[in-house]
Amino acid sequence: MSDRPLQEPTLLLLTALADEPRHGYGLIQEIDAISHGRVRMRTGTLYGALDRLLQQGLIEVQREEVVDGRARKVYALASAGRSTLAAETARLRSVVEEAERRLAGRRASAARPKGALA
Amino acid sequence: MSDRPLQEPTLLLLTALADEPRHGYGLIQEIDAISHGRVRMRTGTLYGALDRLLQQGLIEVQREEVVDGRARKVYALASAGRSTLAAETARLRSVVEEAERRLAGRRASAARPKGALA
DNA sequence: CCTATATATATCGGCAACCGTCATATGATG
DNA sequence: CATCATATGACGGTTGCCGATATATATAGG
Repeated sequence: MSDRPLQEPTLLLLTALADEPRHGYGLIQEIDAISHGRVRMRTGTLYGALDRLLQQGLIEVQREEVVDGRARKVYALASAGRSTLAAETARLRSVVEEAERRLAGRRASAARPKGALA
Repeated sequence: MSDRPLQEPTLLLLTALADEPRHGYGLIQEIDAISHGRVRMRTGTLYGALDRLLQQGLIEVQREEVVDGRARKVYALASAGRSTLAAETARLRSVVEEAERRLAGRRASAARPKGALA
């Protein structure tokens, strides 16, 4: 039950499952597409993350099938995964926007310390 | 020289330095403000990350000062840190937007696999 | 026939980042 | 004198990520 923020590979996994269920290898390809080729997820990361996410109840095995003699497990985003993804997305968005504001030179939302100096 | 994506605490650190230089303890407070109280950065995370970021040349020690008998080191965002933050921000923004699109039910940008099925 | 490539799942060991805790020190407040 | 806020720092444990490796089938090429 770690409340720790999702790391990027995990975030991409949930995102890749957000539109439709996919199997492991398909997730690798989808993440490649989402990230415009910048993230090539390794199987070591993938199956470790899938196990973890299954255990946390964020995803579930929708079905198992055999296509062209090759076995597949098809994973789907569970409702807990959907709300977690939504929450993480909102949180990340606010961090990203704050960073952009500061990079643009504008001082924003974050309160300045009370005993502030010159 | 790790090309690995920044994790959130690190991203928050750079963001907190993006408007003006700050000392360690001030960074903890600023991150608390940026995250609306949701992230209480621990000193163990802070000083480890500061050492790492210094070594990577993303931040630098601007000056050391003594205020009310307490020693401070004031850290500033280096230019490499500024461009790294900009790049990470842009990348994260695109992931966040893709996740939002999918959560909203619209299929988007990511290409569907060539040999796609029904 | 053999080999390489694409598809597909899975395990193992190592590393780096993060976190909780403890230690240290000063100044202000009660 | 104790406690809290300020302030820096070290240490050890946990965990997520990654590279490498193993297994297996289908297809294409030499």
